[in-house]
Amino acid sequence: MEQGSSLRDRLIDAGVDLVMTDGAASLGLREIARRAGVSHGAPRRYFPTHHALLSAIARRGFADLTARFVAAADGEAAPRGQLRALARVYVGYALECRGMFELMFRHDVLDSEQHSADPPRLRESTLPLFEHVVALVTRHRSDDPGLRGEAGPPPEVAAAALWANLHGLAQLWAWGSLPLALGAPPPGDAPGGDRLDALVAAALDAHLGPVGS
Amino acid sequence: MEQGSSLRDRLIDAGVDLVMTDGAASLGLREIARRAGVSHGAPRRYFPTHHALLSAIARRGFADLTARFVAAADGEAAPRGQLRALARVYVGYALECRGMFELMFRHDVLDSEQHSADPPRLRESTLPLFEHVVALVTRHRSDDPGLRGEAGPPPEVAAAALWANLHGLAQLWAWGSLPLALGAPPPGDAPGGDRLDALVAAALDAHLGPVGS
DNA sequence: TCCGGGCGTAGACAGTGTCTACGCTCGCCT
DNA sequence: AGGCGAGCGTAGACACTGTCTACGCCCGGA
Repeated sequence: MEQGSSLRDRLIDAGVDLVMTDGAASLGLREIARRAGVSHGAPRRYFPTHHALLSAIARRGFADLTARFVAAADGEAAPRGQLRALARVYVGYALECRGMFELMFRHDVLDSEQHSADPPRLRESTLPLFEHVVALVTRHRSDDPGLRGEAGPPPEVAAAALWANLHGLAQLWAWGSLPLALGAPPPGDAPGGDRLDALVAAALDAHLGPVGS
Repeated sequence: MEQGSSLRDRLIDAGVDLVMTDGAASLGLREIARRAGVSHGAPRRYFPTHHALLSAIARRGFADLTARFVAAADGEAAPRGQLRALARVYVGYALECRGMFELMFRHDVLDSEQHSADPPRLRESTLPLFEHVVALVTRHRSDDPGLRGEAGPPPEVAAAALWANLHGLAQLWAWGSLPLALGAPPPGDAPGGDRLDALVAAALDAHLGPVGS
């Protein structure tokens, strides 16, 4: 079994459990140590500061997110289908793992890594994902060359704009202002998803062209 | 002069100054009280809890943002120009007032208002702005009826998707992953703005149709 | 004049993150 | 075999935080 896991991993596990159930605000250093069954000074052996532990937990979140991406992408063949699956995974993750998503994009956690030399830095965790989106967008364009008379922005810009659109969708929906603006139930309640699906579809159509494929 | 301002306003002023200069992480209750020149128990007369004071500060941020909107909109006549000005104000505000922007969309600050009856609730501060965007999008469509063969999503969905795009752009750019992905200098350094302008233009073109007007 | 209520002060309390000193327990070397 | 040293976790101290409570002060009305 995973008995031989070091305390370092057990601390991250405890933090992941905490942030999934009780939100990002409950990630106190002492509370994580309690959940892991050790004293409050123990984490210091493996993480020089509280924010370093939070960074490690956030990295687990990014790893989980990319794992969901590859799991959702292998069913789809066309680049547009892959992008749609990616979009659904992204906003679905933000809604399902709300606390983790909030933690992953917190500036103070990021700033703690300002002077940390050893990779991977937290900010760069999103880089391979972005390059994947760029590749999918270029493939999508080359598959359907007569998309429009306009050439449109270069593919990296289009991919970045699409990614930002999904991110904003996830954030504003989880925050509650988008459900409120569209007259949908708040994100805690389940069945407002059709409105969200409409938003995701609108974002995909806007950045990839209407569903001509 | 504003000499007769009550302590309540002075506390909010001190908090705004703090969050503008030192970021959202420095908004301790005692620190705000120190800056206002009172003891740490004084804020309790006007704000039942720390988060209530943070909510009031965030509301000032929303008020400032909408003021910038109306200041930037009166120069433009066409709805597309107004939307472009609005977009630039939004991402410009997020970059210029990074700490305030972070505070305005924090979930724990929001949750403190969960059981607060008196309006305006913090989440609803973005509602009039959103309705304005909906009106501009519908006006833009009616001004240029032959935009595309497709009807596209209903205007409220299109407006929501555009708003989310701008929000995600602002957030990911300020967080640093978008500048890193596009090979631009980090958001603290000044002259990476042309890349950001390209992203904003791409978002506007995607949701409003290419610049045919 | 006296009184009462709004307003701010000051201290206590539990809890936090960080730092330091102290044991325990292995494995390695002589 | 015996001792030793390094790794690992414990426990306490320190400054600091947010909340709560009791206490003064000052000013306006009866």
